[in-house]
Amino acid sequence: MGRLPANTDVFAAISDPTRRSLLDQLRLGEQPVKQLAAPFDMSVPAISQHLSVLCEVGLVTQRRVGRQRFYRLNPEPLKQVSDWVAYYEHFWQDKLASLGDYLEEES
Amino acid sequence: MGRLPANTDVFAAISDPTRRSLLDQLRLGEQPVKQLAAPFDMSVPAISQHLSVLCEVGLVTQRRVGRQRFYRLNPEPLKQVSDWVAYYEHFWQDKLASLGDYLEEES
DNA sequence: AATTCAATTAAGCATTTGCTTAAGTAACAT
DNA sequence: ATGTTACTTAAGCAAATGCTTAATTGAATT
Repeated sequence: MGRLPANTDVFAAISDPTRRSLLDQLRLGEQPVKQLAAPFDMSVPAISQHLSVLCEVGLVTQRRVGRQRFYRLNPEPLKQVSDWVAYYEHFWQDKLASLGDYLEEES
Repeated sequence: MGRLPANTDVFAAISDPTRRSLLDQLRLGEQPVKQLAAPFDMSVPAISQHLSVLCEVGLVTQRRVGRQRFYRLNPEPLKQVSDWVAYYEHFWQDKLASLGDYLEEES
């Protein structure tokens, strides 16, 4: 069970709130770094570093246009997270279901 | 966008593979620390520390029985992860869907 | 009462993380 | 050619993380 560096593990990649925010923003479409950095109270290099982490785990792809760098969302690696968390979903669904049953019985 | 310490953020809590493994194991039911620690090539205190992180984000609850400490899975906080990742699911679902369409057209 | 067992807490340490500022690279503008 | 814009890379640093071993707590056993 070796410790995986953050730039090779999706779970580690999305553990940072800034990185999640970047992904959220990228849902609106491909964007250059400056635009992605704008909402954050943080230096551009910091954002660039975050983007490169996302890049290394494949959550984002890069495309050069002139002197800009457009980043595009590639959500496939999140499937790993989705699959993992799916194993737990029936737990709270069951709990909701039995709450539902309870409420039905009471009414 | 302040940096959240790992023991208050679910995403940070599940970013560690050992911690995810512990949760996976706990799906089989409530277990004492010694049993939880057994599969890992790691000291018991290390596991205890991981469990206390899981405890602090509410992914796990504790119950004392004699000199043992039973830990039980509480997956509710994972809903936060599930909800977040859900926003991205349609991306790869769409991609699969259009692949499906493509395959149908080809056949 | 003394010892063993299950586990946590404390202290210490190496590594990683997330930032910063400064320096580099490459494309465009003058 | 020179400067400016967009971005990355490098260097450095404080704080957090994941471990270790040693010490502590508390319950059960003898």
